[in-house]
Amino acid sequence: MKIATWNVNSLKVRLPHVLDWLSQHQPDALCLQELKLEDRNFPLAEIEAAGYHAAYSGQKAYNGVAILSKGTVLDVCAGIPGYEDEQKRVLAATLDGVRIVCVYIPNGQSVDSDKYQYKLQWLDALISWLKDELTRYPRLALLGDYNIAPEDRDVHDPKAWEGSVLCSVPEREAFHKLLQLGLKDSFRLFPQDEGAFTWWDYRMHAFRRKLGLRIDHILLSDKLVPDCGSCRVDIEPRKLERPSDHAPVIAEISRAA
DNA sequence: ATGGCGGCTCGCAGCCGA
Repeated sequence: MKIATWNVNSLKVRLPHVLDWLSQHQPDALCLQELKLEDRNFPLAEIEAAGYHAAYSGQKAYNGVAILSKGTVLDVCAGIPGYEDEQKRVLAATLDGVRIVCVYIPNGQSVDSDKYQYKLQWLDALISWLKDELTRYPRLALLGDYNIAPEDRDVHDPKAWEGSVLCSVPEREAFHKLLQLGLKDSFRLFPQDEGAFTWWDYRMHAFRRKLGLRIDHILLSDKLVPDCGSCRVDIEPRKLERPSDHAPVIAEISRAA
């Protein structure tokens, strides 16, 4: 099965790109972040016309996550159980025995802001929930916009970004804690080009100049790792008119025997 | 990268993203 993640930065604006991408790549599941729309405005008819089911948890103007899938999903769960949060950032569902967890991890704004503290607390809550979730669902994939560049090689200019939000030590430690749960960064299971990023600032022609960060990830539980055949970033949609500032990431998982 | 763009909103300026 093909699973993918894409921060679309407004599903209303990016719907044509999403529909084109679905028809081109035919993923079995596509996790979306930053829908920026309420559930009553979710473009369900268009998604269904493209041959996909949709589970979604949206809100006005900010955040919002969805899981589009070819097959029907089970046990849909929005949010982190037991963690009060008005911001719609998590959606989990089971597809063909694989627990798909779609996350939009808080941005954090800057290391000295309240939003950064929220980000770290939020990550703590995510980690303790996932520890539990992994015992229930050994075949689990955590896909989304992590807003964390795990290593210096995930940053176009590590010196300039050193210690700043998305790259700070506490954020990278939280990412490492996710790995310690028994998850692996599927992107690093395979040889990749240098300067492979998933996000480029809209400003300063950052995409053209290859000034990006790798902050969107697909982590796989140990049980899924042996079944993973590929993981790559598709930078093509970033070249379109009115693109999202993020590119999709896709991984291929062979079905369990 | 001091900002620069582009999305959003009881819009016509300010907030937020990363």
